[in-house]
Amino acid sequence: MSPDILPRNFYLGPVLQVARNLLGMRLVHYDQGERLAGIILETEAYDGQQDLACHARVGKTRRNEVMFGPAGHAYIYFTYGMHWCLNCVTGEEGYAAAVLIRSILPVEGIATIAKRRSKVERPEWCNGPAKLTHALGIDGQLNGVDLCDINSPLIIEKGDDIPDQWIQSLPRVGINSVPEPWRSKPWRLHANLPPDWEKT
DNA sequence: AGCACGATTAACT
DNA sequence: GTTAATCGTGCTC
Repeated sequence: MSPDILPRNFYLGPVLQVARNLLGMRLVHYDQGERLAGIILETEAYDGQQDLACHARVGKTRRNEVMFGPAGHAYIYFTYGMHWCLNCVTGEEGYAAAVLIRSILPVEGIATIAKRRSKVERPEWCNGPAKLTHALGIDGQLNGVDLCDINSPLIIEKGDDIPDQWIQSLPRVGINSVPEPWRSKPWRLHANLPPDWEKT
């Protein structure tokens, strides 16, 4: 039993609301039997085919088909010839929306994460979408896995609530060629934890 | 078949 | 601030 796994209905709301509620939750990868985990600190919302920054803008393809499926699954894509990025599918089946996980605070499996990210200092271990997937050993083999399944190697558990006061809304990153209004939508959510925030 | 580019990162001037 | 790394994807020919 792992009653802390977020249920599917957590992912059913509007994608921006899910992106907000994911802040403070715990991303967990069971990597060859070891628990690697981090607290989610930054997310971005991508809202369906009309959102010209969303991979679903071109319609359903082999690459993005998971986004068109049921909520609570992982959409993991390959980019720039070398990086993997992790998303959580949201909303009703057939509506292609997802939340990109952009930053986590590592809390479990620190030794393994440190080894994988030894080229950079600790604050930069997991402060980017491709940094955290590399740190946690997440890649395309996990594309489509059910984040709500007790037996899944990749899950998200309930964490601590983060007050609105600690959260900034900012424009999304890396979409400079996308037309307005999509380019400037403040759909990147960043949590600033106080220095004395408890780790576990 | 060929092409331009990407929801990025790390290293370098 | 600038740029190389490195290849799948979607589009054009």
